[in-house]
Order: sequence, then structure tokens, then C-alpha cells
Amino acid sequence: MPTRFFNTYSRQLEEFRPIDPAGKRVKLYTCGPTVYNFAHIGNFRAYVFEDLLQRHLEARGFEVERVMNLTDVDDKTIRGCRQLGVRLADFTQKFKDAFFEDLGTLRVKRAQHFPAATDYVAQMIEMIRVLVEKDIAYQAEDKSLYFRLSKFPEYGKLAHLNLDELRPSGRITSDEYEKENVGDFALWKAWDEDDGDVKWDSPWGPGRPGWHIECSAMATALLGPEIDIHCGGVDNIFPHHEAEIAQSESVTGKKFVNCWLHCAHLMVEGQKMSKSAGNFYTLRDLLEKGWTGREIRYALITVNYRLPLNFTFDGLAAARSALGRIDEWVARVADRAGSAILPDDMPTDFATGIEAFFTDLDEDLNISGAMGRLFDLIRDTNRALDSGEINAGIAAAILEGWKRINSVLALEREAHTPSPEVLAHTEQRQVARANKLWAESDRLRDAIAAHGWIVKDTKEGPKLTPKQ
RNA sequence: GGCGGAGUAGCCAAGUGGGAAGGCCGAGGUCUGCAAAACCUCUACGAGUGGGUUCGACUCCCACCUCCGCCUCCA
Repeated sequence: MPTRFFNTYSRQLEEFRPIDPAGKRVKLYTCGPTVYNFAHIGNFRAYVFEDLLQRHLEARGFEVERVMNLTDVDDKTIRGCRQLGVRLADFTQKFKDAFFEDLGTLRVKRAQHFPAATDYVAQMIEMIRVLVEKDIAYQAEDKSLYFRLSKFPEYGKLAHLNLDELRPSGRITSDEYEKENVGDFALWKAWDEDDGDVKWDSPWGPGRPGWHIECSAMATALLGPEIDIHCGGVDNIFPHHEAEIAQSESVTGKKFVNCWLHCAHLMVEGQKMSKSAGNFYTLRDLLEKGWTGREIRYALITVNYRLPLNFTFDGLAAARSALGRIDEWVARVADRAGSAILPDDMPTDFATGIEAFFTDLDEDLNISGAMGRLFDLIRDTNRALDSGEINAGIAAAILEGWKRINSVLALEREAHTPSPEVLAHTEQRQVARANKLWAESDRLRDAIAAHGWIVKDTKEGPKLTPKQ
């Protein structure tokens, strides 16, 4: 069964085929953060979705070359560094570092390239130069350079907007009067006083690149003129991705992107996330409230990317419970597998269940379906474990299946090893229990708990589980 | 006004022209010194509303209602 994705461009499910003639390498470009603040969970929804995409493609045998850019120069970063009176690079570095730390917390696999816009200004200038040469870019009275939309009739096709029908909104303000056409977007912004010392030299005078050209330049510089998949949030479709297409294709003459994937917005407790509504959360805010990275990952990843995601604390609690169930199951299967290294053949029901996890993801990353398969597998194997139908070899095979599934989900609990002290307490407690010294047993249980472990008495003896 | 997305149990949510997945919560049970945990079982005669097509509609068509997004630098 082929992998299919919903291409924003065609608004249809399309079979995925890489440009690579060998059908192996996949070029993936994902719009990254603007590093002017800590990223919020809405941002991370997109990055977690892209991570699921990358991991699933890899599980399907593709070699993914991914680029995620860092926008480290734009209006907001400039405003931020000016307010603090620090250099732009110093201002953004703090948020770059935080961003990578957050990606780690959410177990997002690292892209091969994290280009920073400020390292690619030369490439941006070169692209603009070509556009000027082709008479597609022009310099306006304000010294800035703009993209001449009349030269790119395709503009609007991704968003399915008819430019002639665009309703003038309040967001088109009067300061755009220098442009030939209100829709023409900036390629190069001429320096002005508000920019402080943030400026680069160019053939058209000092200034800085426009936002859209940043992505075009970094994408084509690192991945070449043709990209398999380009991702972002739905709000990037217009105008950002539309502009990327216009710029890149005007320069290279090639189809910029084969497949566009956009994830829907995230809401918090049914409301649009906003600072004024008091429901604006960075990842750090949630960690402070005691939630873990993988719980947040679970909550973000388990709703299909094309659906608006309502992020709630109930949802986080549900994620915690569901993860606990998975953890118990993994521990139980691993326990039964023991030291068995060579897996036996699984009963076919289990094997098909594991495969179904992946085939569900093949259909536009149907994560809900796939999670259903996983929980079916969990229930079925738990039942079989209860009735003693699973030997060590079969357990080892199931465990292998889980490892494959987890290579996509990245939701397995971190390995914890109990300290010698905890182990000693556990042993002493067994002695106390054998002698029916219940008070002593309970005291030791509390002592173990104080070290962060929960001891459970099972038929096979005491089991230690880390708290959380 | 234009374009697009979505309404399925208390919450999240999947698939499907013919038996309504799965998760969380809840109830019952098994286990247990107790507890906790875990595991098992159960939980929508009904799919925003009203029509239509059909032997049969949650699924297809039409209308309406509600919510959400984009409409020129928000993931």
C-alpha cells in the first residue's frame, strides 16, 4: 500500500513518490521558529507533526533530508533586541538555545540542517539579483525591493485565492503606497532608523531581507531547486508559502515543491490561544506545572495534523493515563521476554496488528487509527499474557514490534534503574512480608516511595515502577 | 463578501453505502495482608437540524444552524 498525503496544492490525497529516481531520498523543508521569544505549544504542534512525518517516512525506508530554518532577523527580532539594547545575534541566541532544548524535551528528531537566516543573506541577495535581472523585482521609492506579482500569474494558486477578488482588509495599510501593486511583497527592506545596526550591504543599498525570501534561499541552497515535501502551519499558506513559490520558481524555473503539508491550528480549552485570554503556554510553562515532555508530545501527536487540536489539561491527564498503560504493557512484555534474544514467530493477529499501525499512518498520517491498532495490540497481548499463551520468544517478537512502533511515536518511557538502596529496601520488604510484619512492610514501601519508586506486589513478586 | 476546515458518547477521536475503532473518565470483576497499581469486562438502538437518493445513510446529495481558520510578513 502506498503512502498518501493530502497535498494542500491539489486539495487531494496523493500517492507519495520522491523526486529521487531511486525512490529513496526525500527532501523535506519545514518552516522553523522566529527566535524572538520562547516557542509556544502551538508552534510545537507543527514541529511534532513534522517529526511524526519524518519518522514515519523513515520507518517506511525513506532517507529523509530535512531542513528547518531559524528566522533570526525580521521585525520582531529587531524590535526585541532594540528594546533590550543588545546585539541581534546575542538576542536571538538565547531563544535558539531554548528552542533546541525544547525540541529535545519533546523528542523531536533533529533536522540535518538548521540554517539561520542571517547566515544566508548572500544567497538571498543573489536570488533577488536574479529577480531584478528578470525584471520581476523592482526597487520602489522607499529603496526597498518588491516582487512584481504581475509577473507571476500563478500567485494565489496554493491558497486557492483569486487575487482580483481579494477584499481590502484593514491590514493593508497606507504605508504601502510606494509599491506598484498592493500585493507586491518585500524582497529586500531598505534600512531605516528603527533597524538600528541591523543591516547588510547589498547592490541596492543597506537593508535586510524580507521574510519570504529567507525560506526560498535557505531551501534552495540546502535542498536544491526541487523539494519533495514542504510543511508549515495553515497560516503560512498565504502569503508566506505562496511567496516562496513565486520567488523560487521565478529564479529556478522549476517546480519548487511537489507536496505541501499544512497542520491546523491549536486551540487551548476551546479558545484561540492568546496572551490576553490567559491561555498562552510555552513548553516551559507546562513543564513548570508538572507535565512532562512526552506527555505533551502525546497530547500533540495523537490528533491528526489536519484537524484543529483542542489542547486541554484534561487531554494532558488523558495522555498521562494512556502512557501509563503503554508503560505497564511494555514492562510486562519485556519482563516475559526476559533475556530471549531470538524472537519467535508471533501469532498472526499480533503481527498484522503491528503492520496495521504503519498502514494506517500511510494514509495521511492517520494517527488515531494507528493508536487504535496499538491499543488493540496491548489489550490482546495482555490477555494472552494472562492466560500464559506468550512465551519468551513471542514476547521478544512483540517487543521488537513495539520498538518499531516507538521509532515513529517516540513515546517510550525513559529507562530508569532503581538505586541499590531502593533494591535493598525492596528485598527487606519481601522478608517483612514473608514474616507478616505489615507495619515494617508499609514503612519500607513509604521509604521506597520517597526515592521516587512505586512497589507493586504481583504474582511474580514485587515490581518497581518509577513515579511518572 | 471570497476561499477553506469541522460538528460522532461526559471529554478526545477513527473508519465505513449494510455489525458505530481506540484512548481518557465512570461502573463491575480478578488479583491482594492492606493499599496502590495492573489486568479483564461493560458503557452511543444513535452520529448538529431538516429534507432527498437508496432495499438500506453516520457515510452520497440539497438546504439550514453552529464553531473555527485564512483573505498580504502568526506554526
